[in-house]
Amino acid sequence: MLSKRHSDILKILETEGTATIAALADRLGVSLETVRRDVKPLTEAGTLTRVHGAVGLAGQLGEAPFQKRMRENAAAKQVIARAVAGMVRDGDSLMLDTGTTTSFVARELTDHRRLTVVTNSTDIARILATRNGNRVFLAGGALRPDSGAAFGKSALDFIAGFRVRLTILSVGAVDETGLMDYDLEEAELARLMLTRADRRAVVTDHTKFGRAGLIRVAGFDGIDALVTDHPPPPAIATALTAAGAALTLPLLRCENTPAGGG
Amino acid sequence: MLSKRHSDILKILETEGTATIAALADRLGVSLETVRRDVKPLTEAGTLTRVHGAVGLAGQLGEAPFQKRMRENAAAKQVIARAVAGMVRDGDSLMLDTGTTTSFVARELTDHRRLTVVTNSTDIARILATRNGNRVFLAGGALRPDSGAAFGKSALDFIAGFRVRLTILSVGAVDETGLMDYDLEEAELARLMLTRADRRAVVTDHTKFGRAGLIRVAGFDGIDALVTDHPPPPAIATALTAAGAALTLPLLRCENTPAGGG
DNA sequence: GCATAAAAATCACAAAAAGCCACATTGACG
DNA sequence: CGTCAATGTGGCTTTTTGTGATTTTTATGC
Repeated sequence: MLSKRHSDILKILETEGTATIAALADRLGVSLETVRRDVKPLTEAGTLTRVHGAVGLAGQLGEAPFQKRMRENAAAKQVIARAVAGMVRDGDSLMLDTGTTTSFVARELTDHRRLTVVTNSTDIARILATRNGNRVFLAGGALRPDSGAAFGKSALDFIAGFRVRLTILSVGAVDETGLMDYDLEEAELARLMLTRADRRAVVTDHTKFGRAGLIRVAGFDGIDALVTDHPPPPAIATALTAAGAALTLPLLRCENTPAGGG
Repeated sequence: MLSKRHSDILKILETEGTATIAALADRLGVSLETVRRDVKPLTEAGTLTRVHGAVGLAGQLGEAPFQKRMRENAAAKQVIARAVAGMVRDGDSLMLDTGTTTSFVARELTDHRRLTVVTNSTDIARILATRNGNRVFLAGGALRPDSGAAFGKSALDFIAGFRVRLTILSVGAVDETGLMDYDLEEAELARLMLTRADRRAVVTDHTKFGRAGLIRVAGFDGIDALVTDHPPPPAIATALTAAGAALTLPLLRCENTPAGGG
């Protein structure tokens, strides 16, 4: 029989990759034995793999540099992602570019319904495509080995065919002149996505402030919101205000995070 | 008959996703039994999914249909997948279509290196894209909610631009006249993939034998190998032999299955 | 290499929760 | 007043969960 916890466990593992039995028991508020019992049929069916003390999604144990980057500063990214998810309504149309933070955003959007999502990230597409009546449009092509996303002309052409209410971008660096990136194709795609939406939000953790980006993506004009975890340096804050962009600083509160990750 | 409480329950679940019977009873100010009675016709109609202790909207609770199909007959599919993986060498070029069995194949290919993979399945792409120096070409477009794969003209055009050594197909049904499918677009894509490879392998578990498929994909001519878990009915075996296709039956007991005539 | 301790998994059994059925009560309506 | 549908209640069954004893696995010391 399938219990509600089964889907809860799958959902947790989808975002975390792996978890110990003890951690799952703690998070779900049940005993170790109960988690073991829940996990058993899922491992037998091959959905989950088990190692002594922990479980993980079958196809995902020991993976990719991208997954590794997902773990860096994960708590901050998740808080940022949750804040952005709060800007999205059921039935909304979105564009998301490739990035660890936008992947977190996708994970925070798993409870939304009837979303229309346009992206070039297979990670984001995979998370949202089979859920809650969402429609997902994925730009195909040659996938980058690091991120599993498609770039290049065909991706640009594909994205150009859509118009959405909200574009959510991650960036490689932010200085007082605007948004910067390290990769030409990523920057081109980001620029395009900015033109294809009514509203534009940028997600970035504080480590990106003041970095020296290589390629300019855009200024702050036309950016509606910058969502981040720590207040930016004064120069950037001033530039944001001057451009009329809202600065969203979600509070890192521990009591109200059901996921518990911090 | 639809009572007011029915719509109330639906409304609550629309925002909450899932709820326990007790919570609903409490919120609606009626007894547990009444809620159970209300919920019953809705689950029977398929609007709601019910598990011990809770109800949820049909899509919200439980696993995605694709995941569910991945669990059905998983052991057999994995054995089949391992056998097919044995037909693939490092550096090979492959096409894989969307299907639970081909997704298993992708998982069995995670130790191969420098593969060139062309597919329309985001699941397969995700597994192989960020690994071992593989190159993955993914057909984009609107993703099917059930499988997370792209179909349609743009996918066909994309696939048509490649030529590989080996195409690995899953099919919906096999009868003595050849390979069948239930979906027109899937069948069209499969047909195309068959023309874009030097060699062609078909993976299928024994439950597909003798099923009544809707759309014809291809005959056995030109199929180099059919990999399955149980011997097919005589009529199909005869047709295979007549067409010169090899039949690969990996042994379920063996840990290390031989590549078998591939 | 083997013994030992610690962590984790498994098993069996009792308690709790949830579900189900039959029957009584209520209230609307002709 | 009788009928009928809807709801609540109590008894009973089924499922699920937690606990503690026991076994297995993993790590560690000699």
